[in-house]
Amino acid sequence: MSKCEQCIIRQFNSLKALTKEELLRISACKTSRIIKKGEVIFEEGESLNGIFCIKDGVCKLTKLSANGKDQIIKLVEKGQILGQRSLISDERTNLRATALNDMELCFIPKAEIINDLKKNNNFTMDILKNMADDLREADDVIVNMAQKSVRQRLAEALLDIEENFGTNPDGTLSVLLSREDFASIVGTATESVIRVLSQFKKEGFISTIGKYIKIEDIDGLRRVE
Amino acid sequence: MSKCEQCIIRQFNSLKALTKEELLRISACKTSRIIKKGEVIFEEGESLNGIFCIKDGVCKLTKLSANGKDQIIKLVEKGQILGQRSLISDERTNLRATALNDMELCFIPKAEIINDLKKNNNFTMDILKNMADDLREADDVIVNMAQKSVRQRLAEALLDIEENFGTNPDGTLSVLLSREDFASIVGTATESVIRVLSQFKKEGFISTIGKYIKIEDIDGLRRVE
DNA sequence: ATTTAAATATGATATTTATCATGTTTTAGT
DNA sequence: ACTAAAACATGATAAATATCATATTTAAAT
Repeated sequence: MSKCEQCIIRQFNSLKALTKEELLRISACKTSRIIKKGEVIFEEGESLNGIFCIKDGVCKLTKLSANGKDQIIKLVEKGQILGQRSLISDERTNLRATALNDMELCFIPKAEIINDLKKNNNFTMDILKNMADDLREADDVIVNMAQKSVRQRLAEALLDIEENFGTNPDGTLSVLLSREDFASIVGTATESVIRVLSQFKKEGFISTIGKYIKIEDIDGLRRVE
Repeated sequence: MSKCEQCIIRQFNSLKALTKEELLRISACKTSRIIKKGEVIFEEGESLNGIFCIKDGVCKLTKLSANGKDQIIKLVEKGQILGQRSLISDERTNLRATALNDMELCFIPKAEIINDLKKNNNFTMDILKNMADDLREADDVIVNMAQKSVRQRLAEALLDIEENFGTNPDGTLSVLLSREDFASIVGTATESVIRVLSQFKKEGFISTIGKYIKIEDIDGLRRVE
């Protein structure tokens, strides 16, 4: 089992604020998990009792709507932490996490890290800062959902994914999503996504290589009305 | 000027976690403001440099969309705190706050309270808990915006307002919102709100007394599809 | 390699919602 | 009390999006 104090991943999340002693303690009790693409990491309504540090891979956080459709709230990748809210209150998660590709996760039990939250102010402040950022992002999503067209939302989703998750060597978006996933991000029907993507292709904004999408005209996508 | 340590309002927010000494210090440097209905408390993009404790009244937090329309992200009432995020990072607010009725606010400069955030863990944890709750609520709003019809969203908005802000003695919703405000909560055109409210009236879900709305059939509204 | 299932694609149509036009009512200011 | 402005209301129509039907392509499993 690898050691937290030597793990480079923690530099990308709040665990960087922990001291060497704290890391050693956590390292001793953490467990590692391999998750295959498509597998569920945790279900909506589950008690997490700890946090997951994503060592590798990307997952989607979804919430089931009353109409039976999943809504993707956020994509989370390598370096980030899942389940921070379980540290703060005893409530259950309000989201389901599903792997979008093969993943490697470390699980740190709540009991081991909750004291750090109470004693290490740097750690707490970093968690707080992350939550504040998440909240700001959520506000933006609400406005977009409420005020923008499907076409605009899909254009922005493509731009966001390129910006936040990068591209493969051939320029295609490195996170592979199905049309249904896109529909679940944008909040529309799968057919609508397919139609708009076809339009974007005709308009020269994107191209496709197999299932992969490549952005060909960033400014064009940005100007989509 | 009234004293924080004697103010009952703080029991409803994170300031309840402060010690007597901390409260005395804050009391000495806080300033009080009266805001008239319709006035802006702070603008999107402003540096707050402190937090507002709402002593009386209700305000709306809005974000301007690219299409020029305001989106109401949240309604905030007596007892709650505005601008918590300004304590955490130096970034500017992403929202505008506008009074929905006459308000009384206390402003506490960031410089005075930032140390409490670093030293008083109860205070920090309470802020953290509030943010976690806000985030959970934001997730719900995203799903509703993405997956539900205008009719459903408006029904839920009415139910939420009754639940969170209560009613006047005659049973009407105590927070008075214009049709435009409702449109800005639901994310639709003002005319659509007017039409749906008329339908709700015909269906016996609501009645109106002047500009005030009274919910007549909670279960009916809950069942709206 | 072949079969089967899943994902993608497209057309036809229905439904929802926005927009524009116009009229009425309410509110605010003098 | 009177006038102007704002808010509310409703109809007609256009635009956006969902739904249903049905191919076609791609991926997965034996």
